[in-house]
Amino acid sequence: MLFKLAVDCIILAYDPGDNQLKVLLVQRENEPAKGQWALPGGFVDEPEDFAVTAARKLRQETGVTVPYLEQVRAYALTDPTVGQRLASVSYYALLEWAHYAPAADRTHLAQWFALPHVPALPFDHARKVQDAWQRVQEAARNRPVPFYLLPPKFPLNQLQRFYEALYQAPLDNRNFRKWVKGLPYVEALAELETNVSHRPSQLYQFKASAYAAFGQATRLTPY
Amino acid sequence: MLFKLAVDCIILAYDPGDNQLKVLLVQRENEPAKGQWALPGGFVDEPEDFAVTAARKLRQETGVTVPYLEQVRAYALTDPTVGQRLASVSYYALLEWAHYAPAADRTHLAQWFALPHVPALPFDHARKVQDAWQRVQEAARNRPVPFYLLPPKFPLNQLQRFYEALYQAPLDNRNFRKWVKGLPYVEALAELETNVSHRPSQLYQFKASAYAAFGQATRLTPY
DNA sequence: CAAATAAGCGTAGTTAATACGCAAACTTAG
DNA sequence: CTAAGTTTGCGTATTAACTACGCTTATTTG
Repeated sequence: MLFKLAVDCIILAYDPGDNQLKVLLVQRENEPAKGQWALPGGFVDEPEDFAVTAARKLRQETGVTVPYLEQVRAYALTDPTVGQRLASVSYYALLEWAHYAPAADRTHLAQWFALPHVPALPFDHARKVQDAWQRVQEAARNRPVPFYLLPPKFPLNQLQRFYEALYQAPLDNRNFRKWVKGLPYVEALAELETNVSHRPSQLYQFKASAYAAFGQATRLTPY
Repeated sequence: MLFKLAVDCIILAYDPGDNQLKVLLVQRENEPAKGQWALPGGFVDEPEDFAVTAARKLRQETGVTVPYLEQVRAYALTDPTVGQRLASVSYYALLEWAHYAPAADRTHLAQWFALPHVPALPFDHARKVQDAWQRVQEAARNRPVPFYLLPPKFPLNQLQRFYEALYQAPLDNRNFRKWVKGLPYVEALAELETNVSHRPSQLYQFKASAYAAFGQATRLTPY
């Protein structure tokens, strides 16, 4: 029994503009579900690892160049309109907001949607978004997920807002910054925010080397 | 591009005899790697969900009837001896030791191997075992994994040994039992162990209803 | 009956986590 | 140029979680 294999990408980015975690959806160009918002992806048509295929589809459809990509899981597609046996493997991608540059020559639309508010999606894409989101939440407990989603320099408040968006729960700013200050891999810079309508914040950055050294020993998730 | 799809099962059980977490391997009946120990599994040949296929293969090859089954992930098989495009989806199964009854009519051998000491495995099976084990370790932080692996009645020491085997780390018996006593879903029975060469332990059991009520609120992993 | 083994109860100390109060710095509105 | 609004940023006090041990008790085996 033979299968057509598809990859689906759940592309996530954190918008520092409105402090929301967002997922990138594209408007489908072909039937089924033509014209609807759906996850970017496509059939595996080259003899390569799924992750490679996912990265390529992603680049073609959205102009995003291979960021942090990790598999979520495989799904047996149970779409009744498809006669052929079909399976799909989904990947989540973590992308820095500023790095997104829509492909110029591409004909279909792509649009960001803030995370709890995705539109109705065809097939099992809604479930895939949920699964991916949950997987990222779990990953953030073992890996420095914000490294991939925040800009190189950021104020502490931005990091806090990111965690609040990821876990959909408010954090106490004082306890939060106490926690961050204890992290060896978050480094304060001698630089301030500008053009903000309040007291400007000091900027911080991630230090990958410090993370490699003792990051694993510290808690990766805030209070 | 079409794929043959295989499922692989990582069947795990906890042997109360020697307090070890073990994985069930079968001796391959067909080429490639005929005669070698490998994960049970096979090609998906029915239009059904992979989990269903996995449960069926598992029953046929090892006599194990569908226990707790969960997907680990999908792999693009990069075996050079296979001309055709091949992918596989692996599942881990949690099985109570006493429930394993080898299928009588089956021709190939199955054997348990204690977890860090699996033999050399063909294809990418060694990696699959590792991935599955890690996934179970993570799952145990969110789900009552020991429910599925321990006998209905057990002494506390057995639960402790299980966790030690799962995480490959020793636990302090006094702190461990303090922790367990705080769990609402582990219930003491008015019953003692017999025929042990030391002071007999009180027996305990899991209470699924109590777990459903407040299990999620408590820490699921010992100290 | 002594030795071995694990059960089982305890206490003390340390660190992690929670819950707040409040002053300081900057922008904008009037 | 002052007041209001907003966020930064440093603090303290309390509680709960975690760690590290000491020691007694019950049973089987030699």
